[in-house]
Amino acid sequence: MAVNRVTSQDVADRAGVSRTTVSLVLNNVPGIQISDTTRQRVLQAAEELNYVPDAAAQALASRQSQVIGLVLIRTPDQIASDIFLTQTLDGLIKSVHKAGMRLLIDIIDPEHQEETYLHLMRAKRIDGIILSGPRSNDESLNALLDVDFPTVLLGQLPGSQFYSVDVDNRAAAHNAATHLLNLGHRRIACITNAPLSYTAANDRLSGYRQALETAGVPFDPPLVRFAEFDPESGYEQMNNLLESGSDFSAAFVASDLVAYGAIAATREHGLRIPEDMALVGLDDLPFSRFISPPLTTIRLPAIELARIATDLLFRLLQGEQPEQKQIILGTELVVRDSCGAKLHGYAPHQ
Amino acid sequence: MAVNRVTSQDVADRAGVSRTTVSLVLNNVPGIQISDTTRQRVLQAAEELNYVPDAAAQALASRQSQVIGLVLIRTPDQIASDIFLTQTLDGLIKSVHKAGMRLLIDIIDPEHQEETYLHLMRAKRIDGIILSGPRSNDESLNALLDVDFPTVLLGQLPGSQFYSVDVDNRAAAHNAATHLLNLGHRRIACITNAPLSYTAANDRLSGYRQALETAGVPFDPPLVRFAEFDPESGYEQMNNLLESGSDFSAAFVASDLVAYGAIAATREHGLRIPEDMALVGLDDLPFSRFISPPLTTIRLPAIELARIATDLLFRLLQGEQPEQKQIILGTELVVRDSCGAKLHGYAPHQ
DNA sequence: TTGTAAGCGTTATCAC
DNA sequence: GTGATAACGCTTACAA
Repeated sequence: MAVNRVTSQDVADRAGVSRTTVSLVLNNVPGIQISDTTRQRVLQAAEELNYVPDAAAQALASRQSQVIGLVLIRTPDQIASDIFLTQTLDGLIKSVHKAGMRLLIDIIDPEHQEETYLHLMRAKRIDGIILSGPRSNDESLNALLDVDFPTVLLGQLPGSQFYSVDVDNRAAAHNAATHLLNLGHRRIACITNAPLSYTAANDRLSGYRQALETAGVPFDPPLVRFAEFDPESGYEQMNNLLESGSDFSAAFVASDLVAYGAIAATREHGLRIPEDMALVGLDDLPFSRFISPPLTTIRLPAIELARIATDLLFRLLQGEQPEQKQIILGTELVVRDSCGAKLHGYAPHQ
Repeated sequence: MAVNRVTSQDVADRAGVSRTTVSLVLNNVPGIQISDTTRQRVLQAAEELNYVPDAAAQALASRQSQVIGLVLIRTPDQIASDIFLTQTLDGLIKSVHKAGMRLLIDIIDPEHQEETYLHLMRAKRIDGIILSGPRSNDESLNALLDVDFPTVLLGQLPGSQFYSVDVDNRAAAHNAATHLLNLGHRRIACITNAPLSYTAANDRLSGYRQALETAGVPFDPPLVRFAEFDPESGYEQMNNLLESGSDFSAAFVASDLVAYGAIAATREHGLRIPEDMALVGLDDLPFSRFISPPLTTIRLPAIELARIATDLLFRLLQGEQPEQKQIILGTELVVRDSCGAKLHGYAPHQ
């Protein structure tokens, strides 16, 4: 592999200066005076030689890898259909690039190898970490806190000292349920997005309960089912619900993906949405307005979430210590056709 | 940040040996003789100190970063709803981990900064690259070839010397169209997944044409429309088709995602699928069996694709030069309800 | 304003 | 079998 091994020495030689000067110029070190002519000479030499500093050498000397780690804690099955991830990724990479950094991505199974991200840190492979889907039973997390490693959680860990960015799950669910209540529904089923050990799932369920309470509608446990992220589980739980003999006229499904499955189940039971049952989801995935019927749901600001998380991380990397440790983003009800509110045609520009 | 800065020297001290020995033991250097007792001592010392080698130092000295780059060439809009990506990611990370390596991910806009991945290579930040969505007008690619940088394309670049792994797009489309032809359809519209400058789109269109030809059905250009990856474009193109006055009883939509939009358009025109129009997609996204109607489509082996690509890359990294440069994976027709072939109920285990 | 020289924490090449 | 010692290519005091 005949790589053109251009080093800073080569640049220095060509520009007729020392390596130091090259480094100073190229890194644009502030508070240093370099004559404009040498600066130009160096820049030009680097340009001509197509010089790119060796990342490893740079990292070793500067103690900064210029890489941030995105660690996703999920089971493999969850990944494959996780669109929320692609949206996050999009936002993340843009911000990271803007800061001249790179993104290392890692997926770790919650069951095993929780240590993985500590390894990344200890090897100094990453300067900071964005952790998505943190679990409270993850002991390794403390190690991050102990050494004060720049960390931002995507999601929440109630009571922890971590910086975190999340969506207001409780309000989102409250909003969804309230929409159904406002339409006159009183028997409203709920299918969670995940088991309650996930804070997001728990919060969504309690948002739903709160909404019922506020409206003076009694909470009826048999009307609640627990899905597990994917449409399949939504399909099963809705079937289960329909076959349980419980009586309900609407359902709040705490994840669009799960809702897709639930809708399929409903259809198979010969029920029409929204005529026979109103349904509202949560996420507003890019396809949710194309399915049948176009899904009324709660929009989560995925890209903004990612942007804010990276911005926060960069501040940490620069040594700042922002006051606010937890950032909670608002959500928004998107009314489409699955509750019967808006039956007249599909709105492509919504 | 009080990081426990454990170096190999510390391990050496504790084990009462030299750094060299530590390196030899920890890296399990083959063909070297080390007494079992010292080996144990070193291992134990490392364990006790929680020693993790510094990635930068290791990379600098060994000239290997142990990181492979996944570079996605797409526009930002394409990313957000790209489920195929999540599936790929899943497969990729598993393989990469198995090899004890890491994954650096990068998205680059085809319009700009095509040089980005060269930068990664020149900075020696990555040992090899998996390039998804290569474009033939990308000059930078040659630089990879020139220096013989370990590269595997996810997708194809006809006539190039790159190693590549792809799905048999032509056969997939041929298969889809043939299914419709077998059901008796003769006027079959086609909405591509993307503009024809994308080889995949081009291949899919020509698979469709071929199928028609084989069946003795004339190819009718007005029946073809070009979408751009997302449901939105599918919606528009199907509208366009329906309003063009062209006569057709079936449609082959070369991407499930695009098909979702096309179905929405059809629905709005008061047409039922499959009763009024048969439709077959291509991709078999995880939701395609939950939408209404469950979509007949062609399954693409996303995870296997990723697995094979990484395996191939690892062979390149080890200096092998596999004979076969282009690997093409087969696809499979998945019959569901959108062509009317199987109207009796939904099959969750399909 | 620029150059000298000492790290950074490994791996790799030799001797012993 | 094991240990000095020299790279690896850069940053950064400290001098000049």
